[in-house]
Amino acid sequence: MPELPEVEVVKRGFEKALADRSGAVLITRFEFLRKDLRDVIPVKKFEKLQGSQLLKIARRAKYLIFTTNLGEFISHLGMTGSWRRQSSIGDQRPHDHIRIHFLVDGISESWVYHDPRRFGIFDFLDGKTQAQRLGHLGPEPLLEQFTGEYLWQSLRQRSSAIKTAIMDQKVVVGVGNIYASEALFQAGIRPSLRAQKITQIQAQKLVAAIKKTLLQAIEAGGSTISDFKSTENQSGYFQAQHQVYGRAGEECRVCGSRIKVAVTAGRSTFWCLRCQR
DNA sequence: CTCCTATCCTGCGAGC
DNA sequence: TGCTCGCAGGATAGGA
Repeated sequence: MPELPEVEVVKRGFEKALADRSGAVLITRFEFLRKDLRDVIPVKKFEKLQGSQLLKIARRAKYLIFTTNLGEFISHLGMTGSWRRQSSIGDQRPHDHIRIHFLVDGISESWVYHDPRRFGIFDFLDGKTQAQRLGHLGPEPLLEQFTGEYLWQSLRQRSSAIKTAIMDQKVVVGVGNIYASEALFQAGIRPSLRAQKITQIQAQKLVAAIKKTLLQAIEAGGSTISDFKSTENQSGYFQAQHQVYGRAGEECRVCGSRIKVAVTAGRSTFWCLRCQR
């Protein structure tokens, strides 16, 4: 479930629960039920953070960044990761891998990381991992620096399909497989168009479409998974608002022709032949 | 450089 | 109903 909008919603949920507090939020303990996610969790390094004070929760690309007075750590949800507040002692499910114990205004609470496929990342953030994990990332799509001019410039040498290009984290972060298709539909651009062939006008339209699509999804995500206790609730906007993603063979909501699907660079791509040129 | 494929892992729905 | 197959929202290494 996690593309940028979902990660942003999770971040806001964490903020609401943990950051907007009058008193201090302390991390009392990390509990690793298993440490082999996509990479092995450096359990030892996390010992240093026990007893630290949580200062800030941020998002960079699809990473959550937790800042404490004793160091930083990151969480990436991969394909199937999610965080929830542990509701009771017995609240444990298969594929719960990490538990963080907090002391919030003197009251203890725990947050649980759940991830069936274990493509997620949980890592201590020092100079080395910072460079490794975050060093190569392109601009945030929702910031002003992500402009049509920037996109056009950075795609001038690219022979790959435009859809593949905007999913490249070096070009722009946070655009995953769903919103790539959705944004291209919004912009009226065929996904298979060679990236270097887009015009400046098209680049501008595409940038606007990416921003709009992501913002809309954040809003919808916020309303459907605001408590984010379970991942099941996320189906709300998922199906309801998509114009093309997952709608192969169905009618285009704009022109009525059949939505196409094809595989590009190993990922399913959805588009409308008539609306996208 | 850039591009494409395979790969990590489990769950689920389609189709038989 | 029960089984198998293919596919799933990410990201990277490695070969071409």
